[in-house]
Amino acid sequence: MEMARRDDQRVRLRDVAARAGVSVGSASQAFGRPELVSKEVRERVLAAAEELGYAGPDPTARRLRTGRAGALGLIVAERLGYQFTDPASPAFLSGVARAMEAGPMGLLLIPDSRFREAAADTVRGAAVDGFIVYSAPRNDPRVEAALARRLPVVTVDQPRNAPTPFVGIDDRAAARSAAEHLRGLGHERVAVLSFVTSLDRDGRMQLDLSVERLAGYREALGNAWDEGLVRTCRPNASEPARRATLELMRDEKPPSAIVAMSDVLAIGVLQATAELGLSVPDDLSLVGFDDSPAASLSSPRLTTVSQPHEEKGRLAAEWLLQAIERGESSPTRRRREILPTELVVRETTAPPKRLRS
Amino acid sequence: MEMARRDDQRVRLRDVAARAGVSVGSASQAFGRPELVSKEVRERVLAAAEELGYAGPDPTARRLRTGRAGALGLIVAERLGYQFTDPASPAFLSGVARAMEAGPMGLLLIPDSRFREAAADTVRGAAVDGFIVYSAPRNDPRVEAALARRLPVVTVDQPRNAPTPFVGIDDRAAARSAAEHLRGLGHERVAVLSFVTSLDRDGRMQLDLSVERLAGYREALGNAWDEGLVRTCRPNASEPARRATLELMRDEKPPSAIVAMSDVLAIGVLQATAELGLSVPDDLSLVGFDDSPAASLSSPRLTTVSQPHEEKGRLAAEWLLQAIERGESSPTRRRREILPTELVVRETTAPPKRLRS
DNA sequence: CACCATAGCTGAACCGATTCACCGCGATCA
DNA sequence: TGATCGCGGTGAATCGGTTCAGCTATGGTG
Repeated sequence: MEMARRDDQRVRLRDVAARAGVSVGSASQAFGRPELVSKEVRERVLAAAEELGYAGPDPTARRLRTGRAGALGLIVAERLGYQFTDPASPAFLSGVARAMEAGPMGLLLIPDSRFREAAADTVRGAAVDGFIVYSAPRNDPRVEAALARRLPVVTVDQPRNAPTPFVGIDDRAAARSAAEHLRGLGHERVAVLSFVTSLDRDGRMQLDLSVERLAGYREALGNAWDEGLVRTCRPNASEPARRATLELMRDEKPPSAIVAMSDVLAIGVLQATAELGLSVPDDLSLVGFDDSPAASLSSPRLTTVSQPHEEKGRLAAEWLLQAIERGESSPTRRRREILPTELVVRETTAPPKRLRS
Repeated sequence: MEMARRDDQRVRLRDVAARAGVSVGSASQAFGRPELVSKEVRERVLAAAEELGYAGPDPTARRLRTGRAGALGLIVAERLGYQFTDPASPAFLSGVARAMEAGPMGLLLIPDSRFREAAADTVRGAAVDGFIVYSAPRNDPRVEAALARRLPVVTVDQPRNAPTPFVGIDDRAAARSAAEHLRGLGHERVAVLSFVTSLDRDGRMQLDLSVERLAGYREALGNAWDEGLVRTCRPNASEPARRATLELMRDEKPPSAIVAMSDVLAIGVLQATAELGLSVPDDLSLVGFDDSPAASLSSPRLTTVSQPHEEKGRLAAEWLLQAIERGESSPTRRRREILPTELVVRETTAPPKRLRS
């Protein structure tokens, strides 16, 4: 017997309508606006759907007609594979999700890719009503693609010069507060663990965030600033920080304190000091950045700069949702919100040895 | 002068075609299959698009016609707000992302919601080519909704009885290995920190995973098992575990060891012991579950059961992608893959005091 | 020079819904 | 009883593309 290989013919609304003996129009109403049809028709339609195994109107078709995609696009910084190594992202995501709980919207993650143009294609082809750009480098083609879509866009953290509403923190001031704390304790040789701050062809920095924080550290450190004590860690993970610290501390004139651009990096520092048998904060003071969960779990507990990751997400999503609601066709209003940060002093900072009797 | 308030009329392909002086057909080809049109037409079309500010074919329309949504739906266990408190999720997500890097697909996150039916609606309305169900409770309406869509579905971890391909671990055996380790060290009073294992109306457990692990602990503990030493922590976070531990250790006959269903819970135990001035593992042994990054960062470093979160994600996404590729219209093949786990012994386990001289 | 293959373009059908102008009909009212 | 009202239902237009059968030059071949 020959297999009936035919394509199983997906059930469409018109099939359901036929079976129920009503027009497609009525069938559509039965699903989408039940109050517009009589109870009897509604039941007949639903019954017919049941019998035919019809799971409801096709989302794609519905969307074409109604003009709403029912999803937000989230352009995240790194390739997704690495994205969630930094605990800041989950917190941010939480905030976004919280703002979206109200309606039945989905969240479309758009990670970076090895092939940046391919990632930009994903953006061009994404069925969404708007984008959140989360901490993307200045020249990310995905951002351009998102802008070109003429949909509402909200930028978070980076790039700072995006022609869209913006949510972020004052990275420079936040970094300054970290370094000032160390200066205040009397440290005069302070090393810096930085993210990448690569240059594009025009010689401009691509990662505003790193640049800003670096500037903040420098401003606060004043004459304690030493270019030779700056180390770039790549990627943002504990291992590179560990290695950098090992190197720094084996120098003949090691720093008495380290400021790190993330808690993840700071954890790496702690690993290194443990290996070297150094005591924190007795032999070395340390300030992180982010106040991630790990910061209060480490021992000693990390002194760090706390920033409102979740609030960022909540605000960005809220703005975007509003813009969509209002039917804005492109990024228009240029709202800007700089959220507060706070230095959280825990157990990894103390005056340098020589100042203690 | 009256404002030209008209709706700014989005540019459509036909406008571009008109401007370029070609048919819509050709214009479409110029974007989608450039090799089919002459170089000249292609350039004219692209130029016209540029002038009109046309960002490319509307994704929704394209999809309706082509029948591919270009996205995977990921049904995640908790409300997104809480999802990422457990580091297992990021790792899983990494795996999914890695498998998806090949093509230009998006990942649509479908979190749970306060209102379960609303969440199910999101599933019904999601423009995706298939679903990954990640650790959902047995009676989650979102899962039913996903199944009803007649799209390929792959289940991870839970529900174990889903009529779809399945990726998971042997939770029972994994739990057993943790408890056996403690038994082997000589512990005879072992407390258990569990997830929720609520019952539905029929009295069946909803969370296979917790049930399985619980069973595994019990099997291995044998006569060291004491129902009175089982504590349910809700949610899966360090705080409930901390409280439970405080309570357990203040009992007149405290346990000499604790097994926890997650590292997050285990961290809570460490916090409690620190407060109480107890030493781990001298006063109390502890085994976690997951081998999350925190496990090797805590001090003392956590003994725990390691499981391949990332591999789970990779495999699930790979299978799903294949099914979509093959154009399967519903969950058919019943592949099942049980991935290996491993007990990682670090610093939180030792023989109980009385056995040491 | 007749014939045919080929490249490149056109136009219409189609994807699967939603929406809305219009209509029939029984109930209500003066 | 004739005019009016409104409920409930119909069917066609529409959303914005993709695809493909068929047509038209164009160039090559014997």
